[in-house]
Amino acid sequence: MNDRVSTKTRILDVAERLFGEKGFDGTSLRDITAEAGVNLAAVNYHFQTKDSLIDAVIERRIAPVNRRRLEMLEAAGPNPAIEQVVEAFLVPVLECSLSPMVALMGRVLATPDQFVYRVFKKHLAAIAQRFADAVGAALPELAPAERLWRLHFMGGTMAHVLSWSHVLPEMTGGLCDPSDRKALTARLVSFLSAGFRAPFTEAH
Amino acid sequence: MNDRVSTKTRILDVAERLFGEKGFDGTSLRDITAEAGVNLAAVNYHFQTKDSLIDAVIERRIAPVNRRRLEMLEAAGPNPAIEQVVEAFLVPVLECSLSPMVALMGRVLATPDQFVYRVFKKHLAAIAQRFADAVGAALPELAPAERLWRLHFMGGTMAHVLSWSHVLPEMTGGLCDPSDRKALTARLVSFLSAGFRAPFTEAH
DNA sequence: GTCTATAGGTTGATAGAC
DNA sequence: GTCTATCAACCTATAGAC
Repeated sequence: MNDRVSTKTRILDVAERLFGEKGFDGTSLRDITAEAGVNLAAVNYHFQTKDSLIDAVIERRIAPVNRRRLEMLEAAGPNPAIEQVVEAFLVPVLECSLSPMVALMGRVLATPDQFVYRVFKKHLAAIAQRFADAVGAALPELAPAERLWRLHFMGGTMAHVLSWSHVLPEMTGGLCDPSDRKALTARLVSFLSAGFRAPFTEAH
Repeated sequence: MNDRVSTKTRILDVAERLFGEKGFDGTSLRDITAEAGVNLAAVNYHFQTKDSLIDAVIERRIAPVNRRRLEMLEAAGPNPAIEQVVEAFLVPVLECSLSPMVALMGRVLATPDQFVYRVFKKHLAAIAQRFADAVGAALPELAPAERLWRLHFMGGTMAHVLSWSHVLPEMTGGLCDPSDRKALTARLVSFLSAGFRAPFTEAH
């Protein structure tokens, strides 16, 4: 067997992929251990519970992505263009090409359930304010609530793109190809930046 | 007991709500029958299998929404503004206020799994081409692939808004209130229409 | 149509040998 | 750290009485 990676890492890798493909409820610990070629009891030994495994799987990927996001935000300086803010949000995820992480991230964003939400919120809190501030710096005329709404819209667009990547070519008769990350990033930045710049006056 | 609604309808109603709240894998038939106050075997009698129940739950809501979408598209005439196309897509779902249907729709759009996708595609196929044509009529300079990408982006934005509605107020410290449907629709139409109008030139 | 009862399989988690 | 064996609970689905 390939013992160059530890049992713990093998579990994390397989769990990441299966959670992304079939969801958290749709993946059993047995699915994971079977594919990882490890014993069922190893999961409980290394991670105690399934919830705690989910937490570990998510944490391993979100933390570096958010670090990279803050780096890009900082590199954009105190007066960023909205395009730079959007890029700082998207690129750290999209640049991971077709790694299983992408499907996992999509799944996390598309699973508004109690537990997943709690894990997600823990990591979101660390960057949400920074992005809200950055949007405010780029578009100072945008009302605070509207900033948050549009950040939420951006998150949704990204989540959907990540989640449906693997079926989009078939859905569109091959017209849309999510594997071309450069083009996809350009499309998203153009669409979302225009959305952020859209006029909005509160209905009265 | 309240026998003004049939067992079959009670199952559909409760299933719709629980599927929306906890997902398809996360909801057992026992969860449904317990809350509906009906016998477990009634599900199999009326719907045969769980998958077939999921199908019925989704179909019941998607069909009228899509009918309404096509009506609005038709009412917009052969030369619609992009705002009218976006509204035709969003309003038939959003106008249902906080009904359980909203969470269900979000869940369907956020569950890219084999079975749910198959059900969803069946209903999507009937309107996707019409919306692609409508976007083409509103923005003829947009390349066909770009049209589909931006429709996909719009679907993601809507899915996310629907899915996270129930936690968004808590996530934003009360700044974002999804229950004000009029304002939410206006926000989405403004954001998305601007996105559709965004310039885009293929990277080379 | 609705019920009870149950089959037959899967789940997450643990105890205890090595 | 890794294994086998097992528990208790849960799952979907069905058979058969009423």
